[in-house]
Amino acid sequence: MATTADRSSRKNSAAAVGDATGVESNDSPGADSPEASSVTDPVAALVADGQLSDPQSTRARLLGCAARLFEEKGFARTTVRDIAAEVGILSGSIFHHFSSKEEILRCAMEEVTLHARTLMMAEVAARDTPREQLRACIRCELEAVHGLSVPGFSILVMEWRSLSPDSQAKILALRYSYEQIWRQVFKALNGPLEDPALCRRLIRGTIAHTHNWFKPEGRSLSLEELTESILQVFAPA
Amino acid sequence: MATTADRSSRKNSAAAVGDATGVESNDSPGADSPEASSVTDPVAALVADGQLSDPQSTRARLLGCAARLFEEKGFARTTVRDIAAEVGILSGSIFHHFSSKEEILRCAMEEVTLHARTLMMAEVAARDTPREQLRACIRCELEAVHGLSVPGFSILVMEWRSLSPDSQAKILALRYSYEQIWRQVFKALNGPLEDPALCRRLIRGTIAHTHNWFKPEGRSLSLEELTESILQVFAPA
DNA sequence: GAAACTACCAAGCACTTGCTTGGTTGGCAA
DNA sequence: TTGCCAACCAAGCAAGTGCTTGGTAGTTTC
Repeated sequence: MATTADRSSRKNSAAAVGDATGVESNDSPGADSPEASSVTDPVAALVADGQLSDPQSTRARLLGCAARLFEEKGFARTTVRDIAAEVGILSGSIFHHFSSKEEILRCAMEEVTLHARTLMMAEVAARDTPREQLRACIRCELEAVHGLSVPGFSILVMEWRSLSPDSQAKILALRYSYEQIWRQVFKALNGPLEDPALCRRLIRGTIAHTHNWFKPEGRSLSLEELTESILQVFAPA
Repeated sequence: MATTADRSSRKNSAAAVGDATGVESNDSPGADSPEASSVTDPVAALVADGQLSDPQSTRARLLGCAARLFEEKGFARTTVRDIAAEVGILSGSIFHHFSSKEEILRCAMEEVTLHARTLMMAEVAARDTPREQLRACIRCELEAVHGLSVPGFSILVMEWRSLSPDSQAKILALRYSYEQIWRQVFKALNGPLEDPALCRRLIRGTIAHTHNWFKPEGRSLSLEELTESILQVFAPA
C-alpha cells in the first residue's frame, strides 16, 4: 500500500528532527487537538524514538486493532482474519508484518506497556505528595483499563496466559519499570500495609477487575468517584 | 444414565433419613477422612438434594475435570478431547451427557457457585462480629480461588466472557445469593467505604487476581497472612 | 534502466475443532 | 428369554484455524 509507506516516511523524517508538533496525537483517534500534540508530548517522543510504531503505519494499525479485538473477544476467539479485515488487508498479509499470531499479542503488549508507563510517569512526576501520586496512578490505570487512554491495556492481565513462557518473560521485564512506579509510590506512602509490592498486587486486581463491571459512561458512578473510592481504601485519609 | 441414577438414589435414601456418614466427602478427592463427612456436612446435603451431582458419577467427574482444565488452560484452549481423555472416555461420548461444550462450562459454573456459597454461608453463620465474618469470607474465597476447597472456582471470573448471554444470565441469578452474603457483611461493617456493593466489587478483583501471583504452597506469604492483609485493607482495625 | 525490495493478494494446505451418526455392550425389568 | 435403555465406542464430517506459497504492482537504489 503506497499510502502507508508514504505517510510513515513523512512522519519519521518530521519526528527525527525533533518536530513533535508534526505528529498527531494517537490518544484521541479522530482529532488533531492542539493540546494533545504539545511540545513535550511523551508519547510522541516514544514514536520519534522508534520505541512505539508510527500510529498511521500498517503495523501500528494491526497492533491497535488486534489489541482491541483481543480485549473484546479474547485472544483465542479472535482470528487473524478478524484482525486483517479490521485493517483492510487479507489474512495472509499479516504474516509479512508478524511471524505468528502470538507475536502480534506480544508486540501489542509491549506497545501498550510502554505507552501506559510513559503516561503514568509523566502524571506521577507532576505531583508532590505520595497520596496525590497514588491518586494519579489509580486514575491513569483506570483510564487505561477502560480504553480512554491506552486502547487494549487490559489484555496485559486478561490474556497473560495466552502468551508463551518466553514471551511472558520478555513482557515481564518490560513491565517491571511500570510496576516499579507503583511500588515506589506505595513505599513513600503510609498505607494500611507495610509491603509495597503486596499493596500493588492487591490494587492491581481491584483496578483490573473494574473492566468487568464499571462503565465510564455510566451515570451512577463516575471515574473520579471510583478513583476516590479506591484511593480511600488503599490510602485512608 | 443407569449408573448415575442408581448411585444418586442410593445416596438420596441414605441422606433422607439423616445418615450423612454414608456420603463420601468431595472436598478431598482421594480420602474418606471422617472429619469431612461430619453429621452436618452442608455440601453432602447438596448432593443428597440433587443440587450437586454425585461426585462419583461420570457427569460430576466430567464437570470436575472440565472446570480444572478451564482454569488451567482457559475454555477456548481446552478441547472436548482433553476433557474426555481426563475422564477416560472418547470425546463423542461427552455429548451423551451435555449438549455442547458451552453447557459443560455453564454446568460447571453452577456447581462451583452452589458449592462455594454453601461453604461460605456455613462459615459466616459460625461467626459473630462483622469483621470476623469478613475474614471468613476472604478466607473462603481465597481457598476457593486457589483450588483448596472448590476446584475450578476461578473460572467464574476468568471465563465469564466464554459464556453466552443466556448462560450468563442464569449464572448471574445463581451468583446473586453468593454476592448477597458479601454485601450484607460489608453493610454491617464500618469500612472505609459506604457502599457495600462497591466494597464487594473492589475486594472481588483483589481476591480473584491473587490467582495470578499467589502460591498457597509458597513460603514467603501464607494464606493466613494474605487473608489478614486483605482484611486490613478493607476493614482497618 | 535493471535489480532489489516492500507490501500486499489469491489460493489453498495441513491441521484442529465441536459435534454427529450408527452401532455395540451390559445391566435391568417384565 | 425378550425387550429396553443408558452409556459408551469408532469413525468421520463440516467448518474453521494459523500459516505458506507463488506471484504482482509499485517504489527505491545503484
